Amino acid sequence: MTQPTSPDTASGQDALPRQHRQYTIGELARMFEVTPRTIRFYEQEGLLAPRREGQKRIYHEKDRVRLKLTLRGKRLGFSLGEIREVVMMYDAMPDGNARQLRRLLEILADKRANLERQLEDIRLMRMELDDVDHRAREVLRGLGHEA
Amino acid sequence: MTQPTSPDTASGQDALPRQHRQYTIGELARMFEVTPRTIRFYEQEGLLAPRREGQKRIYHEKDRVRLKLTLRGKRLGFSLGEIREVVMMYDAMPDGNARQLRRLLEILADKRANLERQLEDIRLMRMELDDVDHRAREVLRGLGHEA
DNA sequence: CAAGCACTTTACGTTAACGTCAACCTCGTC
DNA sequence: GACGAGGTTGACGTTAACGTAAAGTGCTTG
Repeated sequence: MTQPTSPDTASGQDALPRQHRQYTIGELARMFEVTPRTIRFYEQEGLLAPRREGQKRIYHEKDRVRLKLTLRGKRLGFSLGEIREVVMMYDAMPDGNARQLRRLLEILADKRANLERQLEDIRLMRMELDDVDHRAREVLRGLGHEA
Repeated sequence: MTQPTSPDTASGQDALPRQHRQYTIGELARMFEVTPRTIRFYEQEGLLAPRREGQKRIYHEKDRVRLKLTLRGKRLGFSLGEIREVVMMYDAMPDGNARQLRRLLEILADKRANLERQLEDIRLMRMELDDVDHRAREVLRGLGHEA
């Protein structure tokens, strides 16, 4: 029974301080319903940087959050490259120079514009779906009455 | 000056009844800022079925709308296959049997669920962006005051 | 009539984002 | 000490969604 542990509630068996909770790659994978391969790939792409214990990768809260953000970005159609842009600049922020920061702000504005367009797209798409739905139901009603 | 013609307002030079307006592949391409190759590809994938005049493809309103819906679907992260599912079933609706119609309703519900999750994702993503934005601005302010 | 432009088909190339082995370590445990 | 359940690194395969180049058709314009 390899059922996915909710990525937000899960904290092991005993109530750990959650800040110090550690995860193996398999645990994370189950939590988010992705494969370990995917997680390793994200690391290779510079989106994650787990610590090592010997060979094994050890993930902490920060890594979990990053993965969560990454997957959310993906669901919204961002490429891993785009996601990395934001995530990495975010980390480099504290000691970032002004040029980098302004560049970050640009990127953010860009993403936001993207989101706004998606909102509108969703609105329109919903209407289309409603429309098709209505028609389909009517045709179904028609079928019911005949023959 | 190959500037994109707005895909919604454009109706040629003289006010055509718009319902009978015809388009070449290049016109459509410019309207939606895609390449002809893309449009041909969509046809090959069963998303468009323009009439032919000799060799050349002739597109009408219906085709334009389909393309519009297709691109919107894409911006929302749907695959061409998913888009085709809905679009083709929509066309097959009038004489569709009950089983097909119920299947269509399922698919629609599915897509809608997808959209709802995206809405939530957008909400969350917005907050993240706002957060990063704030921090970046603060760091910038800091830089301004020193040195 | 040659040139240019927009269109056509065919076919191979490319990129992103993983999947899928294979071959290997390293535990706890029976 | 064999074994199974996890983990590891290559390395090659795959799919979607086009890009790109080659070679040809058809109009109309200098």
